[in-house]
Amino acid sequence: LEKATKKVTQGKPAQGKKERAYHHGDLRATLIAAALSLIERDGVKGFSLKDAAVMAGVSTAAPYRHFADKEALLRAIQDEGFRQFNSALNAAYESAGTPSAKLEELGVAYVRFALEHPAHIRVMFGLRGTDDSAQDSATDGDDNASGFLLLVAAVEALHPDAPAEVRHDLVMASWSIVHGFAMLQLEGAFAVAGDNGPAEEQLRRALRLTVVNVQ
Amino acid sequence: LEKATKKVTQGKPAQGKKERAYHHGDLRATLIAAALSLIERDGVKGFSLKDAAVMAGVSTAAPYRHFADKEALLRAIQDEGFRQFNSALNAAYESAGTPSAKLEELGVAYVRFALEHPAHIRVMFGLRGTDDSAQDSATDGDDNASGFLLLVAAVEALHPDAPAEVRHDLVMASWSIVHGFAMLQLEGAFAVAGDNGPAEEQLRRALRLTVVNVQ
DNA sequence: TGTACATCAGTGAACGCGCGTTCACTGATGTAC
DNA sequence: TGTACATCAGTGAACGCGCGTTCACTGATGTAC
Repeated sequence: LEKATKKVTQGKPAQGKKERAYHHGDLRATLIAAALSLIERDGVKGFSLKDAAVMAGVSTAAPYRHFADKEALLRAIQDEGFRQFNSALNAAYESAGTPSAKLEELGVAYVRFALEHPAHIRVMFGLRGTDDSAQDSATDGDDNASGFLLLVAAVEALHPDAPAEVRHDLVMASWSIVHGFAMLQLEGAFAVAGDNGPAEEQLRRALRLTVVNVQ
Repeated sequence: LEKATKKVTQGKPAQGKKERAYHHGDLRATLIAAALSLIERDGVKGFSLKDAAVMAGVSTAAPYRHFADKEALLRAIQDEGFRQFNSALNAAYESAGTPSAKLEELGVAYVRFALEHPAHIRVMFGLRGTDDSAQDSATDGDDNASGFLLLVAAVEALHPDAPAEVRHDLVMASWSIVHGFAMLQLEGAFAVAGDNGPAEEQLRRALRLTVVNVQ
């Protein structure tokens, strides 16, 4: 009977913890999801691999069948984060018609991703300051820069006749404003400013007021 | 002889570690300094009280004569940070003549503080997401909001006839751009954009291009 | 179609380590007389 | 001015705990015959 139950539930990922088969099915993804929710609560340095294992319903040694060590899990989260992030920025860029709309939608997508994936963002930006600067710059070449290039392209399309330095300044300003907005929103810092409607609408007004309609 | 040496050096804080007296003189400040340099390297969650004690040249139990626990040290750093931060913003606000200069100098002071005191910033903004939301909001009332009020005042002076919502949007945009600029600079994220001169000049141009000369 | 076997994803117990914190102590300081 | 004593900032050793990681193992899966 016990074996029958196990066989029935075999192969179905993301099932209830009690009916889980001996072979989990998709422990790798489940561990990443658990880690993300723990990082959201405790931060990148504050979460523990053991807690992630417990949350996934497996023993504390199980993660080592899928990740060489804790760092490897974090790198997997970072990679997944950049992939999703760049895909979101790409979609935003493509979806918009005019250059100014492209710039605005890029900004909105940037902030939306950060607010919807706070743990991913923390890992993506938090891993930079530490250890592997070699591996980081390697990833930069592929993944990380591509969002930046879309921003450069949008600004270039919006101000084709502006001097290169001005365009560069506008790129920096745009990146800064969306990054700052996202971080302050995540930290709850804007509470001091009182509630002024949905975050996305505030952001759109701020972007139009500054970088989108500049000059 | 040994005792004589100790008596000679007694009472002089911040002296060489070898000649330190039995009573340190200013262990509290020394511990804070040590903690700051460790936090700069390892992050708020990554630094250890024991390492700070060793770096200060005392036993691992010594810090408990000055701080109830690790949290208390972090709160002291946070308080010191907000005091210095607000004083820098105040000086910037007072030093500038015109409203637009006030806005620009506020932004420059914000970023300069962040770049010069990265560990303070990490503690000031990193402690928000965690535990004591009560104590945080208490501090918000006194310290934290005062910098924000200067920003509100500068924007109000710059656009006295603008609708309140537009002013609010400009406040959010200004705060976001300086915060984002500071964070991205600290993370080294701007490396992907190539070197474009001193950070402060870049920031000034970005500010003038967007929030200072808006409309 | 059924069975032996290699493979592989799990288990559970243990390790070593670093960290926050405590405790009984001791040396130095300042003060009352 | 010199001395006894309370106070207080340090010491050094130890505690308990949680964490990353390892290891010998075992149950499940899929495949060759």
